[in-house]
Amino acid sequence: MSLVAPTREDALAAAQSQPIVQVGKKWRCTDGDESSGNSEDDSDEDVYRSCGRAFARLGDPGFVKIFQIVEQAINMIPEDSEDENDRELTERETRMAESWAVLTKIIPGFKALMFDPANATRRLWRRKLCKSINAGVCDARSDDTAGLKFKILNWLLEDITVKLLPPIPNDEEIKSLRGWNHPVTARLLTPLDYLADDNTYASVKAGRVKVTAEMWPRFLYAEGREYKPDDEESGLFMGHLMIRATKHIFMGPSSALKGPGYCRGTHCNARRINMNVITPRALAYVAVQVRFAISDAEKWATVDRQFSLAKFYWNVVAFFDDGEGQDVLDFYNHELFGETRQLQGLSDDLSDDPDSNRPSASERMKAQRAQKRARLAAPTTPAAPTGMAAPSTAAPVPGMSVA
DNA sequence: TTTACCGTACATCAGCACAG
DNA sequence: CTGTGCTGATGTACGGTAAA
Repeated sequence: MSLVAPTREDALAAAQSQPIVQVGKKWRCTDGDESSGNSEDDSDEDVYRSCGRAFARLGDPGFVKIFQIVEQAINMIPEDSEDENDRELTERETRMAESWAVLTKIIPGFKALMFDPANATRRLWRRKLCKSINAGVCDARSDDTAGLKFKILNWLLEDITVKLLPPIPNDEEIKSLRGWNHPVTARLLTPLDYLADDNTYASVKAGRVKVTAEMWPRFLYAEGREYKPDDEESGLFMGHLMIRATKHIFMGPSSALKGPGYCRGTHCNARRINMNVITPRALAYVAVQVRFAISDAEKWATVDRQFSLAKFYWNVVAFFDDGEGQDVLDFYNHELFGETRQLQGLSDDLSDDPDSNRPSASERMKAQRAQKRARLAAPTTPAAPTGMAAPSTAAPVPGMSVA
């Protein structure tokens, strides 16, 4: 393992030819020697911790432990097997297999290392290594949570010149003014098919109304979008909070309110993790971060009241299964990377063929998509969705950019 | 022991002044 | 006008600490 020059050009050039990860302020080039496992364990831990940071944003923010992902991969997918889909995987196993695919892309040589027969019995060693990755996952998630915690208050309203009423102080540590306790955040949390009024908020707080991850919250949708039972898809993921938070996390906090492609400096997260296109999991990560940030939950937890962040995450990921939602990804790619982005990196479709047990949100969406296709296939084309900036299937919607 | 949070160190860039 | 160097701003990684 050797150091390479830390300049942007060198790093990017190196990235074209060989795997490279940034460890702290240093750039490390992994040349395969790491698999020998005979050198500095501490620096290896740093490498894995750093990779864990990338994995939080691209793979899984900690809903499944790395060790489980690795053990499943080792136990279920023989290294030399061409056919990895011999037996049907459960939904959970499928997601873990996808996570494994992301992990092996982020950490060059990781797959070979794990499948090396010499390491087959080193379970404790694997556990330690996975712990390092896990630590990185927690670091990144925690950093993003902390970063969004106050910044997001400035973007709650689509029009940032309008004052938030009642105000939430920018230095208010306690989040009790958010969530269902504030009309603006409560409205953003309210499922689209629920009336966003005080009555609903009170009912949710009292537990009379359950808001679960099967319901798409309003913040996912473009402002002003109204509920249509037969079309929950148009305008989905076009919410201003989603767009701003995605930019905040991947292009840096100063990019949140800027136009497409803006990135101050060269060391934004997207570049650090070599991300050139948005992925469904990256978008799902943003969604759970936003959900947590506007809730009144003080500590990161996978469940807030009846709302499971984990389930929400996987529902968002499932939305993009089978290559669906490409128009949404195109839109975000344009917002993040502008016109000059390069199509490379971790953009590969990591979703396997999903089978039966889809969450209900996804099932609804699929049914609606089928209906929509049927309508489009009909001889007379119906009118386009009214008003809202529902992206067409043809092209991104540059005009959707927030000011 | 694990996790979340916070403060600090470090890398990088943009803007500016200045010399040639 | 162009190149160079300095400085402040920005953003992330990481170590330390407290709490669960």
